[in-house]
Amino acid sequence: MTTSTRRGPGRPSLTERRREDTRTEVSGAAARLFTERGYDATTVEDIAAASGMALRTFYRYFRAKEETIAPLFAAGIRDWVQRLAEADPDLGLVDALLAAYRGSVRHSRASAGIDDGQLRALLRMVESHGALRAVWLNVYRDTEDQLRPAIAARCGRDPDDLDVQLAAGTANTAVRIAMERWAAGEASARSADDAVARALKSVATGGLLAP
Amino acid sequence: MTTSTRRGPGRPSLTERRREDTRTEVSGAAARLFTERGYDATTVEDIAAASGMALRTFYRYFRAKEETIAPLFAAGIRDWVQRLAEADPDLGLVDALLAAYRGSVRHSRASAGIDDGQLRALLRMVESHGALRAVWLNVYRDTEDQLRPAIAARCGRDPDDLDVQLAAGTANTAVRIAMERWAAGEASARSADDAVARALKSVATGGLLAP
DNA sequence: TGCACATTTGACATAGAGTGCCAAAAGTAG
DNA sequence: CTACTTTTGGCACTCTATGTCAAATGTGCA
Repeated sequence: MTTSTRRGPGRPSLTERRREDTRTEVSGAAARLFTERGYDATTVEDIAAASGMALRTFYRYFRAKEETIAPLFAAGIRDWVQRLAEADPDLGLVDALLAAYRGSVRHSRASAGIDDGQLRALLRMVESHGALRAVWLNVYRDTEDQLRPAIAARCGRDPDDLDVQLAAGTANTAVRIAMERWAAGEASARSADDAVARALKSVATGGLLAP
Repeated sequence: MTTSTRRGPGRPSLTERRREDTRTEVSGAAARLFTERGYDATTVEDIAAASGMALRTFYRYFRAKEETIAPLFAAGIRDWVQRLAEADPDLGLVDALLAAYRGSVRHSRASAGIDDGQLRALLRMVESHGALRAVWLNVYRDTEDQLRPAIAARCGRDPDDLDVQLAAGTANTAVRIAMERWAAGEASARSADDAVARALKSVATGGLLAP
């Protein structure tokens, strides 16, 4: 099955990239339908039709209706984690987290084909729809596990170390909360970066929990 | 509809308490079935039958199949939050969180009719079943919001303050991670208290994130 | 006790979610 | 063009979840 196209070592194969593209397209279509006519009023058949595929095929790309929006939520975050791994090793953990985040936001969200306005609209739906909220939380829970190896490497610790896990959890939570506040706030709010930066700095000192 | 029975000001009415009891019973039956024959192999009809009620009645107590286990997860946590509100105001935030947690664990889990072994078994199922994991995360996300007023009052801040929200989020995350580690670890692990205490103390100083 | 009332429960019908199965279609290698 | 693999679509089916309405149950009051 190996194509003659040259591909880097970690680079995904052609078919895998096609698959990702399809997922991204379906995500966009689903998000549009959800925000236009509501989550419940949108059936999986609608999404499949809007994506030009049969119902059965839809379920070969997504396990469930809610999961269509997961790639939209995950887009920026995945990139964040990857950039953290590649960040300057001399940087402190918080600075590295922050630098990685700043670098990722613009680049990655654009490539996922979703703008800030749409993301906000989606995040506001999340509040009221249990299934969507679950996806949102799940994406962050997954991120937590992905952050661990990166943090462990940077601090010279084991990924299973409690402190590593907690650092991943708290940094992750800070970002999530910043995003939730950004989504809930008025349109006047600046890009999410600022909120994330403030939140990360706060948890780094223990914030209100500090002795 | 008011009964002649005297009831305290905040005390729930008789029918409300009956309702809670029923929910607890159904939760227990569901948890038993899930761990015995697996989550997917258990239909809602099975749960309803085991609880001695019709299918339609089940859905008047729980919105969805997964939610049957939410009360089991929430039992200890709710009590934790309440005890925090009642804790000695002179205590530091972390100490108060800790004291409240210690006080709640034994008392509350017993009243929910679930022991540590069952809770562990359930938590291990959570790893592999998206729907259950969603419930687990949701319970903690709810806790986050419930913690906020209590923390705000203790620190003399607004519940919408970013630092309050972050403190709630990080403390909450610490507890969740401690519980997850406790569930994943060997049976030899001591009660969850120790794990929670260590985790809370770590995040209070910023842990690995500390500058 | 018995009657009028509200609330709870159960049975039925139905739409939508999600999956197994197999055949048609499309892409690939030779 | 042919043989082969992968992807897609159609069909049937189970289960989840909800609206509707009637029967059962409980409650207040005479």
